Amino acid sequence: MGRPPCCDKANVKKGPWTAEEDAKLLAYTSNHGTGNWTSVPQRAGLKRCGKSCRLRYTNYLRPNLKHENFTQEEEELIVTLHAMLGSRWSLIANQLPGRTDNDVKNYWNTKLSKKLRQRGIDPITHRPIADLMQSIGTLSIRPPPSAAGASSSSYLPVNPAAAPGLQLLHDDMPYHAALNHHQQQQVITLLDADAPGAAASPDHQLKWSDFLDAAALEAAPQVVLGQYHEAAVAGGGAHAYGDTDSTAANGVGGDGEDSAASAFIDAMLDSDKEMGVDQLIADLLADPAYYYGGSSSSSKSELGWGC
DNA sequence: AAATCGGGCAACCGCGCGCAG
DNA sequence: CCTGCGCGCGGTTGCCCGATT
Repeated sequence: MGRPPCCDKANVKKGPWTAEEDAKLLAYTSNHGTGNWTSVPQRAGLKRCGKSCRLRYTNYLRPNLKHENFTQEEEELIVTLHAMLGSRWSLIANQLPGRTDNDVKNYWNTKLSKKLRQRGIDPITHRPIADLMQSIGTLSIRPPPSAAGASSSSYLPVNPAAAPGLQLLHDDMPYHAALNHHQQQQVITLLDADAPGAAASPDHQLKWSDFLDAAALEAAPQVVLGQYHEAAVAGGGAHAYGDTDSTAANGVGGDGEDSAASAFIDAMLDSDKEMGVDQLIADLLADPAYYYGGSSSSSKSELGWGC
């Protein structure tokens, strides 16, 4: 037995919303707020599932939503965060004021992933496809499990230097997996818009080393460092993402988003300066092999992010 | 001009998590 | 501790519309 349906599907309307339904939902939410979505359809006079109402509101009717095209800065931030977090769309969307997780997800699936592929970057691992193909080639020379007489975990050599071919397998982990669970949780905590000010707290000073350990740096340092840097400096830095009117009505998608985003990136920039990482990033950006991990002469400026 | 194709986006579905009783 | 419920998330679907043949 699965979970019971959240509403009587026989008496629930589905499909596109009409202007009249939008008006009813908007009128209700502006008067009563958005608590208890299951009761909203009845109270608002809508023959819709509560879930459908919530989705319609959060993705379309919510105040301060942006409906224009994504900017280059937004694109770069999405790519950067996706490299760190994978498909955690809600977390990524929290760093883009006025954007919803659905927006970001759709934009990634329809535009950004294709754009990355066109540039020779695998959108899942954020690594050059050429490198991945080369790694696949090494699979054929991998010794059978029985040869090592051990479990699957023993595929990874104890001493990578002793078996460089196998080290490639290790490097083929999806890039966001290169951040271990603890590191991802740290990033997630700092990105969490429900905890405004957390990133700015002295107890939560972020350092690159907190989530970019030696293994991660070895795996694909230029991708995240370089993209983050460009996203942060573009348009005058982090404030480029925090300049929208944050007086959201009803407390939904509230003021914490902008401040959390700005505080997060500001904390990173401050830490960069402390550690001299900004100089490292500048060096990386100056390197023509940047982003392609040295396997190509293309520079970031040639990636053609602009449409 | 009509038919077909493909991209983009809104909406739906199912699952996991957190919380209250 | 267990159970039920509501919410939020990520994946997927299906429709609409413009481009192409």
